[in-house]
Amino acid sequence: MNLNQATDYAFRAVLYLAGKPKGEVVEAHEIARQQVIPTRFLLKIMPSLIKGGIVKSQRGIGGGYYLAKDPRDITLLDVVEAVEGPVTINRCLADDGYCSRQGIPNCQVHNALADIQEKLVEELKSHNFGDLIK
Amino acid sequence: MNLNQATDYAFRAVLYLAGKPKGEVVEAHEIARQQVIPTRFLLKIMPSLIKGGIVKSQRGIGGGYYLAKDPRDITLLDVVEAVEGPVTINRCLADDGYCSRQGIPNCQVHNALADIQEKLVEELKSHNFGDLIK
DNA sequence: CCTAATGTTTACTAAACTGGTGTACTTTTA
DNA sequence: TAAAAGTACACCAGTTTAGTAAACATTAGG
Repeated sequence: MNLNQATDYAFRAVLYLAGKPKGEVVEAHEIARQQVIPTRFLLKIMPSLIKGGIVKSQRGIGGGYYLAKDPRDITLLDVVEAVEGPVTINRCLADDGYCSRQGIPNCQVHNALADIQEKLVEELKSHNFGDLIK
Repeated sequence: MNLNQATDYAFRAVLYLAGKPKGEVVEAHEIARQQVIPTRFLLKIMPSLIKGGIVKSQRGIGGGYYLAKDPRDITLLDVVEAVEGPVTINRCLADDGYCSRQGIPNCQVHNALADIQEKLVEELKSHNFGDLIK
Protein backbone atom coordinates (compact mmCIF):
# COMPACT_ATOMS: atom_id res chain seq x y z
CA MET A 1 0.00 0.00 0.00
CA ASN A 2 2.68 2.40 -1.01
CA LEU A 3 3.65 4.81 -3.73
CA ASN A 4 7.19 4.02 -4.78
CA GLN A 5 10.27 6.18 -4.54
CA ALA A 6 10.20 7.10 -8.21
CA THR A 7 6.73 8.60 -7.80
CA ASP A 8 7.85 10.54 -4.75
CA TYR A 9 10.77 11.97 -6.73
CA ALA A 10 8.46 12.75 -9.63
CA PHE A 11 6.15 14.72 -7.33
CA ARG A 12 9.02 16.88 -6.24
CA ALA A 13 10.44 17.33 -9.72
CA VAL A 14 7.06 18.57 -10.94
CA LEU A 15 6.64 20.72 -7.84
CA TYR A 16 10.03 22.29 -8.49
CA LEU A 17 9.22 23.02 -12.12
CA ALA A 18 5.86 24.43 -11.05
CA GLY A 19 7.68 26.99 -8.94
CA LYS A 20 9.60 28.30 -11.94
CA PRO A 21 8.36 30.95 -14.38
CA LYS A 22 6.22 29.41 -17.10
CA GLY A 23 8.25 27.77 -19.84
CA GLU A 24 11.61 28.15 -18.11
CA VAL A 25 13.87 25.26 -19.03
CA VAL A 26 15.52 23.63 -16.01
CA GLU A 27 18.23 21.02 -16.40
CA ALA A 28 18.00 17.65 -14.65
CA HIS A 29 21.08 18.33 -12.59
CA GLU A 30 19.51 21.40 -11.00
CA ILE A 31 16.25 19.61 -10.18
CA ALA A 32 18.18 16.69 -8.73
CA ARG A 33 20.44 18.88 -6.63
CA GLN A 34 17.66 21.08 -5.28
CA GLN A 35 15.30 18.22 -4.51
CA VAL A 36 17.94 15.76 -3.28
CA ILE A 37 17.27 13.14 -5.95
CA PRO A 38 19.99 10.92 -7.49
CA THR A 39 20.52 12.58 -10.89
CA ARG A 40 20.76 9.35 -12.89
CA PHE A 41 17.61 8.04 -11.33
CA LEU A 42 15.73 11.28 -12.01
CA LEU A 43 16.91 11.09 -15.61
CA LYS A 44 15.25 7.71 -15.86
CA ILE A 45 11.98 8.90 -14.35
CA MET A 46 11.51 12.02 -16.46
CA PRO A 47 10.60 10.24 -19.74
CA SER A 48 7.54 8.82 -17.95
CA LEU A 49 6.39 12.33 -17.14
CA ILE A 50 6.95 13.31 -20.77
CA LYS A 51 4.90 10.36 -22.04
CA GLY A 52 2.22 11.36 -19.54
CA GLY A 53 2.05 14.83 -21.07
CA ILE A 54 3.12 16.50 -17.85
CA VAL A 55 6.51 17.88 -18.84
CA LYS A 56 8.42 18.51 -22.04
CA SER A 57 12.13 18.31 -22.63
CA GLN A 58 14.70 20.15 -24.67
CA ARG A 59 17.91 18.41 -25.61
CA GLY A 60 21.37 19.77 -26.22
CA ILE A 61 23.22 22.62 -24.59
CA GLY A 62 20.92 24.76 -22.46
CA GLY A 63 18.39 21.94 -22.50
CA GLY A 64 16.33 20.54 -19.67
CA TYR A 65 12.70 20.19 -18.67
CA TYR A 66 9.67 22.42 -18.35
CA LEU A 67 6.00 21.86 -17.60
CA ALA A 68 3.80 20.97 -20.55
CA LYS A 69 0.82 22.77 -19.02
CA ASP A 70 -0.35 25.01 -16.23
CA PRO A 71 0.42 23.65 -12.73
CA ARG A 72 -3.29 23.94 -11.93
CA ASP A 73 -3.97 21.39 -14.64
CA ILE A 74 -1.56 18.82 -13.21
CA THR A 75 -2.91 16.65 -10.39
CA LEU A 76 -1.22 14.19 -8.07
CA LEU A 77 -3.13 11.49 -9.92
CA ASP A 78 -1.58 12.56 -13.24
CA VAL A 79 1.90 12.07 -11.82
CA VAL A 80 1.10 8.78 -10.11
CA GLU A 81 -0.39 7.33 -13.27
CA ALA A 82 2.45 8.59 -15.43
CA VAL A 83 5.03 6.88 -13.25
CA GLU A 84 3.23 3.79 -11.93
CA GLY A 85 0.39 3.27 -14.34
CA PRO A 86 -3.27 3.04 -13.31
CA VAL A 87 -4.02 3.10 -9.58
CA THR A 88 -5.24 -0.29 -8.36
CA ILE A 89 -5.39 -1.10 -4.67
CA ASN A 90 -6.11 -4.77 -5.38
CA ARG A 91 -5.04 -7.01 -8.23
CA CYS A 92 -8.62 -7.95 -8.96
CA LEU A 93 -9.35 -4.31 -9.79
CA ALA A 94 -6.65 -4.11 -12.46
CA ASP A 95 -7.45 -3.73 -16.12
CA ASP A 96 -6.70 -7.33 -16.98
CA GLY A 97 -9.59 -8.44 -14.82
CA TYR A 98 -7.40 -10.74 -12.76
CA CYS A 99 -9.29 -12.08 -9.76
CA SER A 100 -7.90 -14.70 -7.43
CA ARG A 101 -11.46 -15.49 -6.47
CA GLN A 102 -12.43 -16.09 -10.05
CA GLY A 103 -15.57 -18.09 -10.48
CA ILE A 104 -16.76 -17.30 -7.00
CA PRO A 105 -19.86 -15.12 -7.23
CA ASN A 106 -20.76 -12.14 -5.07
CA CYS A 107 -17.26 -11.00 -4.31
CA GLN A 108 -18.47 -8.42 -1.79
CA VAL A 109 -15.05 -7.47 -0.56
CA HIS A 110 -13.92 -6.56 -4.02
CA ASN A 111 -17.01 -4.46 -4.58
CA ALA A 112 -16.14 -2.54 -1.43
CA LEU A 113 -12.54 -2.17 -2.58
CA ALA A 114 -13.68 -0.84 -5.93
CA ASP A 115 -15.67 1.79 -4.08
CA ILE A 116 -12.69 2.72 -1.94
CA GLN A 117 -10.35 2.82 -4.91
CA GLU A 118 -12.67 5.18 -6.74
CA LYS A 119 -12.68 7.56 -3.81
CA LEU A 120 -8.89 7.37 -3.54
CA VAL A 121 -8.57 8.27 -7.21
CA GLU A 122 -10.90 11.23 -6.71
CA GLU A 123 -8.80 12.41 -3.80
CA LEU A 124 -5.58 12.20 -5.81
CA LYS A 125 -7.31 14.10 -8.59
CA SER A 126 -8.45 16.84 -6.23
CA HIS A 127 -4.93 18.05 -5.47
CA ASN A 128 -3.19 20.04 -8.20
CA PHE A 129 0.27 21.56 -8.32
CA GLY A 130 -1.09 25.06 -8.67
CA ASP A 131 -2.40 24.81 -5.13
CA LEU A 132 0.64 22.97 -3.83
CA ILE A 133 3.15 25.70 -4.67
CA LYS A 134 1.22 28.33 -2.75
CA MET B 1 -0.17 1.14 -4.61
CA ASN B 2 -1.49 -2.29 -3.88
CA LEU B 3 -2.75 -4.48 -1.11
CA ASN B 4 -0.86 -7.75 -1.24
CA GLN B 5 -2.18 -11.22 -1.89
CA ALA B 6 -2.05 -12.21 1.77
CA THR B 7 -4.41 -9.36 2.64
CA ASP B 8 -6.77 -10.36 -0.14
CA TYR B 9 -6.85 -13.91 1.20
CA ALA B 10 -7.37 -12.62 4.72
CA PHE B 11 -10.39 -10.58 3.59
CA ARG B 12 -12.00 -13.69 2.19
CA ALA B 13 -11.13 -15.87 5.16
CA VAL B 14 -12.79 -13.36 7.48
CA LEU B 15 -15.73 -12.98 5.13
CA TYR B 16 -16.18 -16.74 5.09
CA LEU B 17 -16.09 -16.97 8.88
CA ALA B 18 -18.51 -14.05 9.11
CA GLY B 19 -21.00 -16.10 7.11
CA LYS B 20 -20.95 -18.91 9.66
CA PRO B 21 -23.06 -19.07 12.83
CA LYS B 22 -21.41 -17.17 15.67
CA GLY B 23 -18.64 -19.15 17.38
CA GLU B 24 -18.66 -22.01 14.89
CA VAL B 25 -15.15 -23.43 14.53
CA VAL B 26 -14.05 -23.83 10.90
CA GLU B 27 -10.84 -25.62 9.99
CA ALA B 28 -8.23 -24.03 7.74
CA HIS B 29 -8.66 -26.65 5.07
CA GLU B 30 -12.33 -25.80 4.63
CA ILE B 31 -11.70 -22.06 4.42
CA ALA B 32 -8.89 -22.64 1.94
CA ARG B 33 -10.95 -24.98 -0.23
CA GLN B 34 -14.05 -22.80 -0.29
CA GLN B 35 -12.17 -19.57 -0.92
CA VAL B 36 -9.54 -21.00 -3.30
CA ILE B 37 -6.57 -20.15 -1.12
CA PRO B 38 -3.40 -22.32 -0.86
CA THR B 39 -3.90 -24.04 2.50
CA ARG B 40 -0.31 -23.72 3.66
CA PHE B 41 -0.27 -20.04 2.82
CA LEU B 42 -3.55 -19.42 4.64
CA LEU B 43 -2.15 -21.22 7.66
CA LYS B 44 0.67 -18.73 7.70
CA ILE B 45 -1.63 -15.71 7.40
CA MET B 46 -4.10 -16.65 10.14
CA PRO B 47 -1.77 -15.95 13.10
CA SER B 48 -1.67 -12.30 11.98
CA LEU B 49 -5.44 -12.13 12.25
CA ILE B 50 -5.24 -13.70 15.70
CA LYS B 51 -2.65 -11.18 16.88
CA GLY B 52 -4.91 -8.45 15.48
CA GLY B 53 -7.75 -9.69 17.66
CA ILE B 54 -9.94 -10.52 14.66
CA VAL B 55 -10.14 -14.30 14.92
CA LYS B 56 -9.38 -16.93 17.53
CA SER B 57 -8.12 -20.44 17.00
CA GLN B 58 -8.62 -23.82 18.57
CA ARG B 59 -5.98 -26.47 18.15
CA GLY B 60 -6.22 -30.23 18.07
CA ILE B 61 -8.87 -32.49 16.59
CA GLY B 62 -11.98 -30.57 15.66
CA GLY B 63 -10.00 -27.36 15.87
CA GLY B 64 -9.98 -24.40 13.51
CA TYR B 65 -10.81 -20.72 13.51
CA TYR B 66 -13.72 -18.51 14.50
CA LEU B 67 -14.30 -14.78 14.70
CA ALA B 68 -13.20 -13.08 17.89
CA LYS B 69 -16.02 -10.54 17.65
CA ASP B 70 -19.16 -9.55 15.80
CA PRO B 71 -18.65 -9.11 12.04
CA ARG B 72 -20.04 -5.57 12.37
CA ASP B 73 -17.10 -4.74 14.60
CA ILE B 74 -14.50 -5.88 12.08
CA THR B 75 -13.59 -3.38 9.36
CA LEU B 76 -11.50 -3.74 6.21
CA LEU B 77 -8.95 -1.51 7.95
CA ASP B 78 -8.67 -3.97 10.84
CA VAL B 79 -7.75 -6.77 8.46
CA VAL B 80 -5.34 -4.66 6.40
CA GLU B 81 -3.50 -3.48 9.50
CA ALA B 82 -3.38 -6.96 11.00
CA VAL B 83 -1.74 -8.38 7.88
CA GLU B 84 0.32 -5.49 6.53
CA GLY B 85 0.76 -3.19 9.47
CA PRO B 86 -0.19 0.50 9.46
CA VAL B 87 -1.42 1.94 6.16
CA THR B 88 1.08 4.36 4.64
CA ILE B 89 0.81 5.50 1.04
CA ASN B 90 4.24 7.13 1.15
CA ARG B 91 7.35 6.26 3.08
CA CYS B 92 7.56 9.75 4.52
CA LEU B 93 4.25 9.13 6.26
CA ALA B 94 5.47 6.03 8.08
CA ASP B 95 5.93 5.92 11.81
CA ASP B 96 9.70 6.15 11.66
CA GLY B 97 9.44 9.63 10.19
CA TYR B 98 11.54 8.72 7.16
CA CYS B 99 11.48 11.48 4.57
CA SER B 100 13.62 11.43 1.45
CA ARG B 101 13.18 15.19 1.39
CA GLN B 102 14.52 15.55 4.88
CA GLY B 103 15.74 18.98 5.73
CA ILE B 104 13.72 20.57 2.97
CA PRO B 105 11.00 22.71 4.53
CA ASN B 106 7.39 23.06 3.37
CA CYS B 107 6.98 19.64 1.89
CA GLN B 108 3.60 20.48 0.37
CA VAL B 109 3.24 17.24 -1.52
CA HIS B 110 3.63 15.22 1.61
CA ASN B 111 1.08 17.34 3.42
CA ALA B 112 -1.37 16.59 0.62
CA LEU B 113 -0.53 12.88 0.79
CA ALA B 114 -1.12 12.88 4.53
CA ASP B 115 -4.56 14.31 3.88
CA ILE B 116 -5.29 11.68 1.23
CA GLN B 117 -4.01 8.86 3.42
CA GLU B 118 -6.26 9.92 6.25
CA LYS B 119 -9.28 9.81 3.99
CA LEU B 120 -8.27 6.40 2.67
CA VAL B 121 -8.02 5.07 6.21
CA GLU B 122 -11.48 6.45 6.99
CA GLU B 123 -12.86 4.72 3.91
CA LEU B 124 -11.34 1.39 4.88
CA LYS B 125 -12.75 1.86 8.34
CA SER B 126 -16.24 2.57 7.01
CA HIS B 127 -16.71 -0.94 5.57
CA ASN B 128 -17.40 -3.71 8.06
CA PHE B 129 -17.94 -7.42 7.51
CA GLY B 130 -21.43 -7.31 8.93
CA ASP B 131 -22.48 -5.27 5.93
CA LEU B 132 -20.38 -7.27 3.48
CA ILE B 133 -22.09 -10.60 4.12
CA LYS B 134 -25.55 -9.20 3.40
C1' DC C 1 -1.74 -42.49 27.72
C1' DC C 2 -1.37 -43.02 22.81
C1' DT C 3 -2.55 -41.50 18.32
C1' DA C 4 -4.22 -38.76 14.83
C1' DA C 5 -5.89 -34.31 13.58
C1' DT C 6 -5.38 -29.94 13.93
C1' DG C 7 -2.91 -25.19 14.33
C1' DT C 8 2.15 -22.87 15.14
C1' DT C 9 6.75 -21.75 14.20
C1' DT C 10 10.79 -21.33 11.71
C1' DA C 11 13.34 -21.82 7.73
C1' DC C 12 13.76 -21.98 2.95
C1' DT C 13 13.12 -20.57 -2.06
C1' DA C 14 12.18 -18.91 -6.88
C1' DA C 15 10.57 -15.00 -9.14
C1' DA C 16 9.52 -10.31 -9.34
C1' DC C 17 10.19 -5.66 -7.87
C1' DT C 18 12.91 -1.62 -6.21
C1' DG C 19 16.16 1.68 -6.47
C1' DG C 20 19.62 2.44 -8.42
C1' DT C 21 24.31 2.60 -11.77
C1' DG C 22 26.98 2.12 -16.39
C1' DT C 23 27.61 2.70 -21.14
C1' DA C 24 26.65 4.09 -25.46
C1' DC C 25 23.85 7.03 -28.19
C1' DT C 26 21.24 11.24 -30.04
C1' DT C 27 20.28 15.98 -30.26
C1' DT C 28 21.42 20.75 -30.04
C1' DT C 29 23.94 24.99 -29.54
C1' DA C 30 28.05 27.76 -29.80
C1' DT D 1 32.84 20.01 -34.59
C1' DA D 2 33.06 19.70 -29.70
C1' DA D 3 30.73 19.86 -25.55
C1' DA D 4 26.51 19.79 -23.05
C1' DA D 5 22.47 18.28 -22.47
C1' DG D 6 18.61 14.33 -22.57
C1' DT D 7 17.51 9.09 -24.15
C1' DA D 8 17.72 4.08 -24.28
C1' DC D 9 19.08 -0.16 -22.83
C1' DA D 10 21.45 -3.29 -20.05
C1' DC D 11 22.89 -4.58 -15.69
C1' DC D 12 22.94 -5.31 -10.55
C1' DA D 13 22.39 -5.98 -5.37
C1' DG D 14 19.00 -6.06 -2.03
C1' DT D 15 14.21 -6.65 -0.67
C1' DT D 16 9.63 -8.25 -1.07
C1' DT D 17 6.21 -11.56 -2.51
C1' DA D 18 3.93 -15.73 -2.57
C1' DG D 19 4.51 -19.71 -1.50
C1' DT D 20 6.44 -24.62 0.30
C1' DA D 21 8.72 -27.78 3.79
C1' DA D 22 9.58 -29.71 8.04
C1' DA D 23 9.44 -30.05 12.79
C1' DC D 24 6.71 -28.88 16.74
C1' DA D 25 2.69 -28.10 20.13
C1' DT D 26 -1.98 -28.88 21.43
C1' DT D 27 -6.17 -31.35 21.86
C1' DA D 28 -10.00 -34.89 21.48
C1' DG D 29 -11.12 -39.51 21.52
C1' DG D 30 -10.38 -44.32 22.23
